[in-house]
Amino acid sequence: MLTNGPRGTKDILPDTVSQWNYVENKIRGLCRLYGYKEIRTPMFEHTELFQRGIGETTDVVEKEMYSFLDRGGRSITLRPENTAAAVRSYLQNKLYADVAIAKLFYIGSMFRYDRPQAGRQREFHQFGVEALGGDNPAVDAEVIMLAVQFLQSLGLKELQLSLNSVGCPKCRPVYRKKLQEFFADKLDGLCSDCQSRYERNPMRILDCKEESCRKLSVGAPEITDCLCDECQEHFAKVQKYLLHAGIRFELDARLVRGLDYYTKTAFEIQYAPLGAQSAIAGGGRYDGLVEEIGGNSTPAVGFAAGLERVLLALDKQGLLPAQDDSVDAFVVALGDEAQAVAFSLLAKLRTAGISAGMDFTGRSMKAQMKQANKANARFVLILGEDEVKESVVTLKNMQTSEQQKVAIEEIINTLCAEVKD
RNA sequence: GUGGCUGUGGUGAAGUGGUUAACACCCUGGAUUGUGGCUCCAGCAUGCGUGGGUUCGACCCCCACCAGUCACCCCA
Repeated sequence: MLTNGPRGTKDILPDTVSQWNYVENKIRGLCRLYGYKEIRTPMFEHTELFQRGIGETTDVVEKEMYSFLDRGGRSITLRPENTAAAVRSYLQNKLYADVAIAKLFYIGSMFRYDRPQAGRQREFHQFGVEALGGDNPAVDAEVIMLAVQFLQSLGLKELQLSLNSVGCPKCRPVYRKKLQEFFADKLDGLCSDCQSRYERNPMRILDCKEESCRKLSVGAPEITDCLCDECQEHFAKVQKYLLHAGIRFELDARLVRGLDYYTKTAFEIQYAPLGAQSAIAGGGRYDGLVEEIGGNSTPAVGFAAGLERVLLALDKQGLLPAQDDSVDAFVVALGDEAQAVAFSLLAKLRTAGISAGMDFTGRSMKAQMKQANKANARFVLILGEDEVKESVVTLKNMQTSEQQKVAIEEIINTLCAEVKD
């Protein structure tokens, strides 16, 4: 149907835009505090960037990308996330030349061909942060703190921060092998999904919700027991920094991020009341990504938060600010002559910084008054034939219903004074 | 991609195989032809997601599709 937007998309209507602005303003303020600079990358990139960056075998790349050939025969993909694109931009624009650690943030639409449900859309919005060029665990901690403070500053409670380390190219293969050994004799009992995971990504078996798989995975080796010295030390320091900062977290050895590029630190923030789509933010370290995309080996950390989910959570908690949609003044005019005078008055009001409106449909005075009331006008300026003759305006205070006549050349000053207090 | 539930006007919704599709809100107009918020009155779906089918006849039955929703999956 012509009058239906594509599946999984949502219009953000005037009455909710203020909520988005509220959240986005919080984001910009917070990022300024932390020294992260906004970056805006294109909504689409070469398909290959995501294939290489996110990983060929991930669900996102395998079945969720909006890809198409453009008229020049290039394969283009609507960005399903922004990390790979931020890294591409970092390399293309040589942002590494400016500072030791490039600290970037973004807000924007992402696209994933998924089945829509509560908190999941095909076009959705993320706020994310990337710190490129720092291998210090303090950077991990800073990024996590930013994510936590973002949600807390909006007033959200009942947040749960889960933390894990997924190792690095040195220790992950060791762990992988151990896991496969552990599950080798249990394969028959695993669900079909997990049987294929056994070869491709055995760590995901730990994540399975199937009762039988959960039972079988009890006692499985944990990644944190297999970390190499470097990863171990890094992980310990991240925890230490968080503890020092008073950030509460839970270690979750089963936390596995969905995208291939993660190394070492992985974290996720959940807001349980959201139900099935309770992950509000997630991220971690991705030391291999920059090199994968063609740059020099560069350590990096980041996270992304789903703004629809943040809004959903805020709404659930009644934390969304009411929008102020009042107008300072509404001009009511009766008759053609008055209309003309009213219109020029309207212009003067606005020039003076007084928000003002009037009716353009030639309705009765009663109707115009109703309209003024609905528009939440603080004052109504009435211009009828009498007023025009006398060069005055009837000024009515809608709160108190008091009204007085004011000379037309005085009206701006009078209103300015009134509106200020 | 899989499964459950749902789909009536701008909104929330009632409804029965058979003439005019309740009710409420919103909106519009009116109640001494220059005054809002309260009250009263009136108007506001030739159509019941779309397309087929069953039937003498379907909004109510069947099928498909589309959409919404919840869950799986995955993730933000």
